[in-house]
Amino acid sequence: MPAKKKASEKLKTLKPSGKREENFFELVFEVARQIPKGKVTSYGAIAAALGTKSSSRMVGWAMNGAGKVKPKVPAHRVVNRNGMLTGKHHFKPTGLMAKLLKKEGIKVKNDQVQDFKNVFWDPVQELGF
DNA sequence: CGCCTGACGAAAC
DNA sequence: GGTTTCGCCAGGC
Repeated sequence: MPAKKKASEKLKTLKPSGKREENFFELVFEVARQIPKGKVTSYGAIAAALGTKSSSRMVGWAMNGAGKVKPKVPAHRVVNRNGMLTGKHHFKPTGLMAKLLKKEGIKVKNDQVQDFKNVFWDPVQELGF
């Protein structure tokens, strides 16, 4: 309970900041870091949590900086609404994404998350939005 | 300053 | 139900 509350508070604090894109980026990273091990979420879900569900593309765009920021963002736990590992091509060794997910207990087959619904982690729900 | 692209998503066809 | 188009917005050229 404290963890999720802390996360939501942090996000709310970041939201009304003066900046925009930079803030948005941080929000995306922050939410992504809240993803528990063995779970995945979608770009659209994150976007919805930030109130910019229509700009789901921007979430993926923001993820462009994942791994370049500190601490690193588990971008491998973020997939599209279809449960497909659309961002795997952006990882250094292509396929690392699936490897990491499998390692965390997530079944991945043909660049697609199996039992996606079961491992899906909704930030809106978990963070109390 | 305008056009194209892009780690998405939902609607249209 | 698979494929295509549109919307969304930021960044690169």
